[in-house]
Amino acid sequence: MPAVQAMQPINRRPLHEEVVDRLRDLIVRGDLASGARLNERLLCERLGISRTPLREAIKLLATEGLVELLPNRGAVVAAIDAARLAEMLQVMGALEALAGELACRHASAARIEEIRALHKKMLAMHARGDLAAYFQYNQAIHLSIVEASGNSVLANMYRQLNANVRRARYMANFSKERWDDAVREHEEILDALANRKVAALKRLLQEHLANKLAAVLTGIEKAA
Amino acid sequence: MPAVQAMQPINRRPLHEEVVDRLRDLIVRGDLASGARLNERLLCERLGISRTPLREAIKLLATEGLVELLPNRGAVVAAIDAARLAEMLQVMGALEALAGELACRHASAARIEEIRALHKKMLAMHARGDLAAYFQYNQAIHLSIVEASGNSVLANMYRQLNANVRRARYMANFSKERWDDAVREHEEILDALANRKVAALKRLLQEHLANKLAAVLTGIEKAA
DNA sequence: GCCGGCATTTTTGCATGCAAAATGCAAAAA
DNA sequence: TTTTTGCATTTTGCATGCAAAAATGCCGGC
Repeated sequence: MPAVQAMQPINRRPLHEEVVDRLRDLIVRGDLASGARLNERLLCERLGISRTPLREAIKLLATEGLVELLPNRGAVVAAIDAARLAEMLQVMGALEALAGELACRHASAARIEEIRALHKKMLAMHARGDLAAYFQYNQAIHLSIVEASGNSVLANMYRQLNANVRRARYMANFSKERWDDAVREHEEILDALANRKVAALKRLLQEHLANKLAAVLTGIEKAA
Repeated sequence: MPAVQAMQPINRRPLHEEVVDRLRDLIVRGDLASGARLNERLLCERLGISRTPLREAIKLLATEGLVELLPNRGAVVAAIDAARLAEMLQVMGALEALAGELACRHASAARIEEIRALHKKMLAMHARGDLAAYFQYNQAIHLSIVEASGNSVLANMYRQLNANVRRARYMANFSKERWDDAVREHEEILDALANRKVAALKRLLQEHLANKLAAVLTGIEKAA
């Protein structure tokens, strides 16, 4: 009997889940642009599946806010208007603040060290001017903090909002000054977390997001 | 041409949406108990629809956390364990606090009057000892505050969590003392809102939810 | 009498079919 | 020329069909 392979049961994920992830990625990365129609036949061909799982996936993404359902007229990739983006970031702020508080209280030292490691790598990317890699680590840090909260409901909601906001980020490549500021803010955030300063961490996370909002909004206005 | 009627276009809701609402209601009200299997054939017959819209609806409710999908083995009504409930209420606390803050800042005086009217009706139900009606108005008040925030993303997330939490409430009928306390808390909440005391309102809303959590948890433990 | 394996039945997952709604287009009317 | 209207095509919404997986029950063996 082959050793390792046979031991972990083959759990084929349901097709519709696969499709959801695939579509979400296409949308978040901008391959499917805002406003683009989701033609069922076309996507079926592209993904090599039938309409049933695709339709299930589309409806799911609609609840996440990534696509908009037009009764009897299919679905389009949801537009990111500035107002909605502001609303989302506001909510993310509240969620991150809560996550920070919980993480401060409950996260293990090891966990915080992991986050610090991510932070260091992020700094390296900043120094090197590698924006894409920087974003990766940036994302990872924020997600880690949220996960360190130990509240899975919170983590799920955050991830959902994050997917929406990331789309905007791809459009809004912000300025060097904002980048430097963001790095400084991260420095302070990590510091507050490591020293378990709850109130400071909450404030810093909220400010960080508020600043991001401002940056992304100006970016979007330029694009529009 | 008939005057008013013809002007507003008939927009038939898609069947799957109807089914989602219907199922959610069945679950929230407890007609479909925790852990109950959702047999497709049975539900199709009961609702008089085919499997496709039903399946779409079930997948949607899964993202809301009301049902759990077991690959190749269908779906069951998600169990409400105390830990998860605590997580949800924690998140609701953060969301309500944000909602309160925004409502304080932006809600019109008329809006606040509406909430006060609901509050008065709620008091009447409390005085009369009509728990069911009291809950109705209680819900309406919290939802109104959330909507008065003007942040629709926030409102949607709150509604989703609320549906989950309400299920627990149906099981956990709490004590008279807790009821009286809750009413007092509401009195203070309304006062803070009416006088635009942001910090106080945030604190009150969070405390109110924390107290609710405690009450519901003891209720659940009794039931289990 | 109880457990395990095999066959049957049920149920799910996905594909496809069909009718209704929407869209596009072209011809007719203004 | 512009607008309108009818027709053909496309696309969606829902129903149903089919195969694979899981559940159920039956029977023989221990």
